[in-house]
Amino acid sequence: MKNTRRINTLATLDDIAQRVKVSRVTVSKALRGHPDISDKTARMVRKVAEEIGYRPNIIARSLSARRSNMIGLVVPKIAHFFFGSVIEGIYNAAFSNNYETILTVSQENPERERKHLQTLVSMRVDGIIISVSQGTRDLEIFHWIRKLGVPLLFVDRRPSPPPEGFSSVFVDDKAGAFRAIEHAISIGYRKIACIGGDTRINIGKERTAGFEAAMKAHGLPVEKRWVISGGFSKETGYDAVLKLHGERQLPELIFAMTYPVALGVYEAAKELGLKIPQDVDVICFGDSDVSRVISPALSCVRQPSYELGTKGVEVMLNILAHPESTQEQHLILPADLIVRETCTGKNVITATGRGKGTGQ
Amino acid sequence: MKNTRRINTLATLDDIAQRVKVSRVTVSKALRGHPDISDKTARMVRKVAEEIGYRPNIIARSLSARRSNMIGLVVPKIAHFFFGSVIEGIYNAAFSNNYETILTVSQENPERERKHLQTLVSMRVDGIIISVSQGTRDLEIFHWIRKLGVPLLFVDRRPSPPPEGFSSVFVDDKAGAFRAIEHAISIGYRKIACIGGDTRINIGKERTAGFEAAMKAHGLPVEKRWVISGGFSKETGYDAVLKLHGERQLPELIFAMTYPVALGVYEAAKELGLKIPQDVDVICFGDSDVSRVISPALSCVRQPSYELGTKGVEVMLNILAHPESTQEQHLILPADLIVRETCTGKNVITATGRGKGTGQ
DNA sequence: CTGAAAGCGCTAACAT
DNA sequence: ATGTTAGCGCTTTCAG
Repeated sequence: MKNTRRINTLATLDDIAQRVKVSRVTVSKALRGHPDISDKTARMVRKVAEEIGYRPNIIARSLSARRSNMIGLVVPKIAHFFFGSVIEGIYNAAFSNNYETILTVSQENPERERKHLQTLVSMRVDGIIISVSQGTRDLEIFHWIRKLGVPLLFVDRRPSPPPEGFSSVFVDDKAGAFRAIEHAISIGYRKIACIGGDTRINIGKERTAGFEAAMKAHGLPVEKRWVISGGFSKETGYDAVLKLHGERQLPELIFAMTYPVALGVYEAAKELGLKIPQDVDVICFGDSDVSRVISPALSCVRQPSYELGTKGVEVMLNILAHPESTQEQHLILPADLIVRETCTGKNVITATGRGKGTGQ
Repeated sequence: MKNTRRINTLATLDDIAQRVKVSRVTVSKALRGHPDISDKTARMVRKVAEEIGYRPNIIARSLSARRSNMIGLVVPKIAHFFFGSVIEGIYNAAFSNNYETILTVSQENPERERKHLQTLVSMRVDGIIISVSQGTRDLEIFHWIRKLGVPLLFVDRRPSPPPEGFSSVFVDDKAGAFRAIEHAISIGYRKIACIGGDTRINIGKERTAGFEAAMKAHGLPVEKRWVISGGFSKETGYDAVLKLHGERQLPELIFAMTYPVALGVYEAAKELGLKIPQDVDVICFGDSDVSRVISPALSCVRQPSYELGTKGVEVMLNILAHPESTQEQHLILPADLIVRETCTGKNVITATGRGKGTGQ
């Protein structure tokens, strides 16, 4: 007998074994529904387990079984509709597949992101799903993880160019941006700015590329002063509008790289007394639960955020099920355009000779 | 020598021990900065550990040390500004105290909440922080947890009446609600509705109590038809407005139990073509990052959500530091009133004889 | 200062 | 069908 100086009241297999007068192994098997065990013993074991409130020690189980049934997650932000939704998706999908999700938040801080990745490895999670911070440049940690053989999957954000050997799930950023801008152009916008988004992160790069492609496709110049890269958060949008306004260089329409960037635009506009959409109009990549309620209701490219999460887990489970395969998998989800009260062409003055386009 | 059929490339203490030609124990001590070990050996060990990319196996460490340095967290929702912020607070405070946070989300589902609590116990987290779902009634699981001796702390939401033996951190809901309603009355509102919130959860009970106390304190009747309890989410607000409108019973002001409830009110109003604040005005308990941007900008009782998280961890660490003490600790944080564009008294018609109050 | 021994609670392999 | 043996990788005595 071990287990004399117990630290807490949590029952162990031995406690049950003693009572039922079988071995620890029998109990373990019985509890997991192993076919070896007779119905009678199994029932007895389950009954006693229930009685004494037995809960398996997952720590011990993980150590012994060399798998933790945990999926590690690293996201840049959490108080943020998009990530909240992705996390929810991951969370639910993992849960219904008997996986626990270990959430970590980098706060857009690459250093902290690295530490989290190390911690997740330390915890021996079975796989890692990550959406990188906007400042992630150093890819060494990813190479290390690949060398260790820990499955890692990028959702939405990944470094550009991405480290090799990892699968990913993201939306068709370029096509989404293209559609939005093309729509804007079709209803008369000409002076369009593209704000936010570092091009060393895929989403910044692709969305900007989509913007530029649409402009070029319609013979419009891409003005340097109207392509203001930067972060993905509110501050970026806010600062950009202040800058453009100060320089008296306001475009007709701002294409915001993310929903928070658009929020920043709204805030700056409110502060400066600029009317949306009359003085400056906005459309953004990414939806939110309040887009319909803010005024004017924000038009956007809607990302299937929840699906991004569930699909991510799906791909991860797939990888986990085929440990030998080294094949990368890349899932690209489409993004819809949702036009609400911004970017409807109403602020575009036909007198300037630009005229309203054909609409939808 | 053990460790022959290694499953992955993750280095262990033995790997380092072999190379440095010391024992596993020495390596373990060296890595943790135990004073036993000589500088020379320690340096050598650290060097090799670094070289081969050693990461401690936290699972094994937890099992052996009988503590996991993990704090379990259960929240009802995640794509929600308030909880996002609380989680961020908990997360950061835990992180800087060397604790990992294990997040679980009940989705306002008591059954799922129960499972999560069991899982967290199974994972042998050192402590649990929970904000209960709106439907949590069965307190048996809490009794079980208390019996096990696992420290558990309520943040914000807890059952009412609460199970005994647990500490908590929450805001002064009653006083906050009281202030909001008193302010509203002072600037002329009389017909005030109180929407959302089950009274079997503390926040619903206290906020409603604050509302009623303020009404009574100013000699106003609490109309049954204007106290619509229910959930804490958008749907509750939406449905309530539809109902009141259908019955032609719109009050002058709606006191929304939570920020999502207020959002629901906005959505319903938009759909019904009701103007806020002219047709019906709103104030709510709980702020959000978009309250200033929605139109009209929403006035509210601001909860210190981030602090709720950090204080929660503080209290938890305190409990963890004194395992013998069975003393409950209850921390109550104050809530501010923030008046923006709603609930400013502008829609209150003085002709009805009610007149504008003295303001602040 | 260093290491041998024991064990955390569980599972997998191999008897019986 | 049940039990025995041998770890998982680490930490904690406790003896050198």
